[in-house]
Amino acid sequence: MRQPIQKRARATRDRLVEVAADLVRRGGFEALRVEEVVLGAGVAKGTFFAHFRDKDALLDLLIGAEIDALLDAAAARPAPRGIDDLMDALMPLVRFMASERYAFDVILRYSGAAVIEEIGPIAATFVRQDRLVAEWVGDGPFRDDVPPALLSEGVQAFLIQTVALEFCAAHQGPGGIEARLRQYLMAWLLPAAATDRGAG
Amino acid sequence: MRQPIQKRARATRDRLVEVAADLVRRGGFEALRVEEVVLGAGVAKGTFFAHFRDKDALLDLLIGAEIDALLDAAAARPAPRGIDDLMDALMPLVRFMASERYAFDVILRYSGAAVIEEIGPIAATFVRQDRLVAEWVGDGPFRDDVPPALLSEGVQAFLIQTVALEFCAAHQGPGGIEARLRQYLMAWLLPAAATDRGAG
Amino acid sequence: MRQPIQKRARATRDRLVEVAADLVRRGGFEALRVEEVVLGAGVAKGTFFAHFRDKDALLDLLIGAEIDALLDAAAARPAPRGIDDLMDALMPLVRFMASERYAFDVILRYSGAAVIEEIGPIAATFVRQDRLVAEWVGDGPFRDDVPPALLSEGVQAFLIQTVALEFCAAHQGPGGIEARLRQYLMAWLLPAAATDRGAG
Amino acid sequence: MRQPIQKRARATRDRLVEVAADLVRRGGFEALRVEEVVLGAGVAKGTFFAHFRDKDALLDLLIGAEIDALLDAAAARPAPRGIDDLMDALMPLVRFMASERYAFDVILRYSGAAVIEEIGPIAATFVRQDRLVAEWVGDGPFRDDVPPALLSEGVQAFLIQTVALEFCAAHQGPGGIEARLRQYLMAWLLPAAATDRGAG
DNA sequence: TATGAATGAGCGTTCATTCAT
DNA sequence: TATGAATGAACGCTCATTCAT
Repeated sequence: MRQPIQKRARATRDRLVEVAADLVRRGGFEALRVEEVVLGAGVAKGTFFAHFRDKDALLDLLIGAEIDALLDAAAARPAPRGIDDLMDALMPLVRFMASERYAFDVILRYSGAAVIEEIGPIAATFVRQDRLVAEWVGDGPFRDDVPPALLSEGVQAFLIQTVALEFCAAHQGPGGIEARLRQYLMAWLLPAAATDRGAG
Repeated sequence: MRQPIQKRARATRDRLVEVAADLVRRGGFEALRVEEVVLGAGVAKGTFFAHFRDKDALLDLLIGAEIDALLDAAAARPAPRGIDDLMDALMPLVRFMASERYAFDVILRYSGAAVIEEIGPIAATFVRQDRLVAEWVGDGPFRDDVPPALLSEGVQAFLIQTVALEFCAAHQGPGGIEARLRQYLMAWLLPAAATDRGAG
Repeated sequence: MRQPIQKRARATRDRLVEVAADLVRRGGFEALRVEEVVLGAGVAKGTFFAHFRDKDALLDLLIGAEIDALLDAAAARPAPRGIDDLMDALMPLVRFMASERYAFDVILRYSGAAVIEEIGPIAATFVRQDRLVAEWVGDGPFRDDVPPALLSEGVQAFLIQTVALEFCAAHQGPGGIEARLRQYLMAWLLPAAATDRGAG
Repeated sequence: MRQPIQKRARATRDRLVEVAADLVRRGGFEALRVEEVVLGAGVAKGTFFAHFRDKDALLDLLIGAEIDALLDAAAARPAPRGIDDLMDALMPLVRFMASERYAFDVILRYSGAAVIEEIGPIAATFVRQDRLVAEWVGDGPFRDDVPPALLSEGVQAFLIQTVALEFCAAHQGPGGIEARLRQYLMAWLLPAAATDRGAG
């Protein structure tokens, strides 16, 4: 007698996520309202909170899933053999984070697993990305005077910086997002000698 | 005949800011209530909104002023002659940003002049800091294979990353905030050869 | 399982209306404050707005109910057999409308279902009154050279006019409200021949 | 030394009225803001209230002037020799009153000189109109079983009723405003025998 | 699990009006 | 007369979250 009930619960939860994802597709993350989600899913408001601790948990889930999909694609690629490869692998992620200010704020807030409690979906993607990049920069034509783990953390810092400046009126330089990220990665990842050539 | 009247307005505004700063000192930024501010300043609520677009505008101002004061102190120092000097100059800033999660969120949100309209106080401090650091790393024992402006942007990225990870449950490493920032700055700012020695 | 919950909502709504009606009884319509209503009903402010679009919706309801009660009494009477009967039937209504300037303003504003959306309580009473009077003047000693529906609309026009002039400094004639209304109704409703006698 | 000062004051007042009239032309009466008026006139807010007791005094003035102009036109006509003539004379007035719900509300509120104090511009136009119509219906093919003064008051009542129903969702009949008013006037003003013919 | 009414604290807003200068 | 900062009292609203059923 337990299976069918859990099956129903699962279905309800899936429907909620589905509806929410759809609403986000239409109106972005910021405009997402619990009210509309439950309306669309045909359940009561209380039901929503039986499935998600709070609204942010849903947001975390949705955004986490989105990033995970992008990481899947990145992970499927061969290890980058240079800055260009790396850029190709990371830009989809950057573009997603830069797609909506509100989403970026959520990402920043949850990227660090929020002091609060256990690690959530978004935070998990940051860990995953961290490991993936560390692996990549561990060999290849990248600087080796610094541990890959540190390099990877730096890459993350520059990704954030890139997106942050994209949202910044005072920093709308030529070349946009992509040029800025490349600049950072070259300065951060390439051996000193290579940088000169790269920047030249 | 116009001066005295504007002087009064100025006084009112100052009083509002003063009271707000005091309330923040006691209870932090998150607990700040417009109601309490106007109560403390002895003015009507309407007056508050005649001086500040909204509560966030006040927050922007308060936090901006705080950062500005820290930058004043930093700017008063002689140009740093090494990572340690630089750390000494920047740590107060980092500590302030790490002092309250809510304030950090506000800082992140407003650091980019919020695409929206003109540059606000917090955003202005980011610009100022950017220039200051660019000046510093322009000479001294720092890497010179990369333009100072770019170096400075990277420093900012690492400051943010440092604070963000400080709020992160999964990243509470030994040495804390300070060790992490030093690590980043060494890897980012020192000439490749020096890094080895520095890290050693 | 849905009934008991809706019953609670109904009870809450009733309580709000009850409290509001009581407050009006004490202090009039103009002095009614949403704050006091929710305080008196022991509910949160949000609850008020979950039940009424805005304060005016409540006012509409209260005044509509009041008028409806007066119409109930009027409808319970036998069809008037002359101007005096009609006066007796209508004066309570006139007195209510003349009792508070503010209420009269609300009545005027809402009497026309405010083009906007669906018909509200006050507007509904105007329709009801219209039909009732049309029935009455359809037979009896009233003029029959004009359709009852038109006669009824005219009666409404004169009711309004009577109350409006009551609030008018320049029209405080002898006999007051009642004399004025009688004059109008006689001139409007009686066959020409009868008018002469009536006015004489 | 007094003349020039009064001249200046007069000019200021005129400018305020001018600007206000212009703003109304653009955005209607409801959207009129004292703020915009003083801005447009280039004076301080306080100056406005040195010239007008309150905002409603200005509204009263503006609307009163508008109606007065319409009455000028009506008064310039020869005495109407029938319902059609009368309609032609009155319809501009009706159309103005029906042009904006908010203006109509103001008119209703002030038509009766508001219990408050002395008679204002709008109320004055009602008196003027009352006299004008009384003169008109005093002779000509109108009923004479009722004093012209009473007839005139009735005409006013029907004008109001006509406009009120125009704003009413439930009463959007065929023929619109004009048909309704004609119907009322025929039933009210024509001798009983004539009504039949008139309606035929 | 599901329901859905109720919560609730506070922000933003409004804007005509006042009053000290 | 003119100035313009300040007033002030509500209203509207928000909307995630809770809880009794």
